[in-house]
Amino acid sequence: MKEVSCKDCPLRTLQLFMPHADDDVVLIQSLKRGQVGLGAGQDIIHEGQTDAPLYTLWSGWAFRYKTLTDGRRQILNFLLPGDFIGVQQKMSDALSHGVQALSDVQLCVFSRDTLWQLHRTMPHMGFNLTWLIAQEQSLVDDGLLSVGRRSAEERVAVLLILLFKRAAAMFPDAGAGGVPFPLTQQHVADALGLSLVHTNKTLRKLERRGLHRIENGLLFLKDSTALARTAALYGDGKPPQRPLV
Amino acid sequence: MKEVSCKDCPLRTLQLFMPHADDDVVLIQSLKRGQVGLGAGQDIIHEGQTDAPLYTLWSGWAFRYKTLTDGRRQILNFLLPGDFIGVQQKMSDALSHGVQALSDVQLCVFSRDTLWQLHRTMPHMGFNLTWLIAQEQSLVDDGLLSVGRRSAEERVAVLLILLFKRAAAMFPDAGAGGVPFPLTQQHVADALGLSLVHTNKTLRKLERRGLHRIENGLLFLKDSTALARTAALYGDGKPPQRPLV
DNA sequence: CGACGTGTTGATCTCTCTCAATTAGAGTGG
DNA sequence: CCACTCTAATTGAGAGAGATCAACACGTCG
Repeated sequence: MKEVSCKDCPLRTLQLFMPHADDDVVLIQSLKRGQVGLGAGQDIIHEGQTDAPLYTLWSGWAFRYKTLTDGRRQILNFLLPGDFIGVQQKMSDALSHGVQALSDVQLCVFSRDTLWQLHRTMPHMGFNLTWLIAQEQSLVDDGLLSVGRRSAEERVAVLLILLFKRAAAMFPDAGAGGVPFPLTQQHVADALGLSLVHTNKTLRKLERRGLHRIENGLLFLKDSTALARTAALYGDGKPPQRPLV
Repeated sequence: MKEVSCKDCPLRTLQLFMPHADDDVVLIQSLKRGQVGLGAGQDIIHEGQTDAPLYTLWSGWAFRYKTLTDGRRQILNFLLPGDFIGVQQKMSDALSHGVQALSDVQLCVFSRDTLWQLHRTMPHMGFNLTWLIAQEQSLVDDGLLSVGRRSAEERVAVLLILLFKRAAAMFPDAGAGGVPFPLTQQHVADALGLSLVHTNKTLRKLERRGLHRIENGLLFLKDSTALARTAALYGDGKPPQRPLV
């Protein structure tokens, strides 16, 4: 994958992201140190790593997770293009969670003090950063609500709806109503706090009921109103336009 | 409760908080709009509220929560003195969670654009703010790990240890090894994603086993090593020194 | 071809929930 | 001072959602 200049970053064309002043883009570009690619399943940052750089995800999917010593794993949230990786780590000594590539990914690498430079030289960018972190926290909040208080069926429905919306915003040109869905059932289980077997049974139940279909790594919501009904949703789930870096 | 000037804020004397330059304190003071007190159980911010000001908690306990339409409630995390209330709301249109006073509380009220002023005029304060939000997220991450992957016994043990540590840092002069513990079992249940009844039974089991004791609103860890063993803890759980506002 | 990862399904087990009832303390009004 | 009410804690019994165990199907890949 050849280097892409921030000015020409294809992400900027998406409706999802706020437009930027040219100055901002130049600054971001100046802080960028390079670009790396990783394969699906590889760790971008290990749990407890102390010296990780700052990344942004610019293509592919990833997820943040924690594992207990006996191997039980909880996925905290999923990351899509435009998301930061490793902000939390810059803030304290060690990162208390790992980040793993879900699909093949491309990452932009930033220098260690990028966060501080951003705050110092362009306060509104620092402000955006705060916004982004708050936004990510809101996703984790939702996850906690699901895992703590929703039934298995509701959890699965909520996850499908949420990921569909995020993916649809990221791939507006997705044809025939299907969006990329690179998760295995193990990922779903680990995100929802369920066992693999029960996740499978729940997924099949919803599918047999005609609510959705997953095929060839694509997710189709066949009856999104029925899905929303079984989801016991919270708000309207519509995400506001967000800043990109 | 009479007004307290930021310069004389008793929180600043705590080991827990980083020392501040005088300039910073003056700025904070200039942004402060007043002070209010609320009784235990009252909502500081309602779910979905759009016009809430920004608060900091300066005495007492509070918690962030979400409820589903049918009344199921999930507590996201607990707030102690020094914590922000309502940052997430400033960032998007509506706050997707509520904040409720757990004990009687005193709050400092800040103007709407405080966050931006902080970023604009004192970048390092904005940076601190980012740090604080990232820190709070880390707490929610831990909660999600607990609720998703730990047994009831483990969850209770983890919560007791965590709250004990936070409270102990806040009340370093607590006598005889007990720290304030204003939670009812309903709060514990809602934080851990358990039913009230099962929370009670688990709590009693640990107590009968001699791991802890809760009495008159005070929490004692009688055997913290055994407690840590049953907790399936993640890291050492030691929090770094943090910025105050 | 065999090994492996992923998905699928059935049978059992168990942790946690729900329902129900009791106790204790704090407050309130007569 | 005493009934009355309310909230929080407690305990037992039965029910159920989800976990665990075990097999098998299917595709990919060396």
